[in-house]
Amino acid sequence: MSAQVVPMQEGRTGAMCSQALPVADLSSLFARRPVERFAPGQPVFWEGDEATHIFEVADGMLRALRLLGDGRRIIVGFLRPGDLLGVSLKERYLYTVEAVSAVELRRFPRRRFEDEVARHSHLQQQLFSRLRDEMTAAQDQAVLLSRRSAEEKLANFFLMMRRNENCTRTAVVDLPMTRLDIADYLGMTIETVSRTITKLANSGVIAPPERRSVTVLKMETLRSLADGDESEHWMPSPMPRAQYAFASA
Amino acid sequence: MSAQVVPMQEGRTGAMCSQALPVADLSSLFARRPVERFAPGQPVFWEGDEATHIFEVADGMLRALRLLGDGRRIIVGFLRPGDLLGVSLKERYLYTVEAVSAVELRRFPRRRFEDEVARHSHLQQQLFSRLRDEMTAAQDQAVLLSRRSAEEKLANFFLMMRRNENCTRTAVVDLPMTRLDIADYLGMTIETVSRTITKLANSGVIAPPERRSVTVLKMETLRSLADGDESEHWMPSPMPRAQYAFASA
DNA sequence: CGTTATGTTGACATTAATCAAGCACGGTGG
DNA sequence: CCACCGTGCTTGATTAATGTCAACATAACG
Repeated sequence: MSAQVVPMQEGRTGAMCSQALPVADLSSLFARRPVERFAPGQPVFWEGDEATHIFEVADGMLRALRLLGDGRRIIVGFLRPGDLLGVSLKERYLYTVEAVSAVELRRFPRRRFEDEVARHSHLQQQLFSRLRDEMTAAQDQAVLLSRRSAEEKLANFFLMMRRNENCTRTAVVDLPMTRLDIADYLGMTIETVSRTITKLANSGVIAPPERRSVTVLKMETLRSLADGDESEHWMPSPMPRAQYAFASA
Repeated sequence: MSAQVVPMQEGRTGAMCSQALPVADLSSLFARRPVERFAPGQPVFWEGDEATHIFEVADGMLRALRLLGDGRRIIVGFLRPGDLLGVSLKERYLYTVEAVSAVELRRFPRRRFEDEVARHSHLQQQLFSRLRDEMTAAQDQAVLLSRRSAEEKLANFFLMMRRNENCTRTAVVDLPMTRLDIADYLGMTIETVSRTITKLANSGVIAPPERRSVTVLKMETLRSLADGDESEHWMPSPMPRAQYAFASA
């Protein structure tokens, strides 16, 4: 996910500042903004567009993608409610964003956003946190892409999508995106995606393929297929941290 | 590169603050710190270690990597002089960092670093910029990894390494890292890396393979092999930007 | 109810991984 | 100075995986 998986951190309108509003967190900046609706497939902005606004996803799912010269499409992330779009604060958007499902967004002018953030140090903290998470997500995608087998990639993808489910730790993983989206995210073809899903179904790890979701039957098997996974399991870090002295000075 | 390609922005000790030093930019925080030397292969810190320090690379090259459960190694970036290590400001380092060549670093305590940055808004700006660049780099790697052929990956890798050369726009690209490092960065095997280099040499795009560098003979051919490339060429963005109205509200 | 999107499946081609030697450079010690 | 050894790199033969091309099935849409 190029998306920040950070959930909403809703409301909590705490301190109140002068002419500024009661901006408790980044989300509250968007709270009063009108909702804009986007139909599936509809673009929100394009890579290279002047970055005039920051968006917050209120509902639905979007894809962030980059197009290569020869027409290939690379999906660099999926965005979910609570995520911010265009947060990287460059002059131009880094990628194109399109609605996957029906989407509701709120937008905020980038300049004002920057001003607000500069004014309030707690917002700055939150923005750092977002950027940091977005960065981690981008790196996680890189790790995912360098996994060898199609099976491994898909197993990881399912776990990833499940993790984002709003707390619901059910076995049913929502997949609002098409197979082509999945393929372009994992760096493979639709055929291989399809075949691999069938294979996982045949081996009983998941239920027979549905169009827009996957039901995991053997979670542990799926986890072991996802295999050499690392992230998120690392809460304690019981590293040896031994003799390897830091070098001279 | 998980590295920020941002060059040094050296010295420039401008304004002077009270008990704080004349902190003109992030780099100047490190200026008075002693240099620490690391031999090739030596680790600086491990993924999961408590992030006690931020480092600035003064000289040499390092690799940032993550290890998967089954022992596979994924290099998420190479770091060069001027880059910062551990800038993501999490409680724990996100990846292991090891010296590739002989390296000189300066370290700065993370807490103090955060304090300094929080105190000076221009430092904050710079830190945002760094994070942003690091994020872009992580995304670029994802794009690189999802490229189909080995040839395409390597062509891009060479161009990438060349871009980082300190202004020297020569045809000789420095490669301080081993083939294994390259393989683990591009998500392929050493054999394929080796074979592909040989192939590029046979077709006259590069000179016969040297151990620690590549001489590009036909830059334009290399560029076309790198193909669907996007980033860095996009200065103007002459997008049509037409009828696609943003949706209702 | 036909038409288009999307998804599945099959046969085949191509690429890169794997297994296995062999080569070349750099360092060490005789 | 040279023989020796180890590491890193190259090359070859073979295999396994995924991409490609093509047909078909199914769901979605007007």
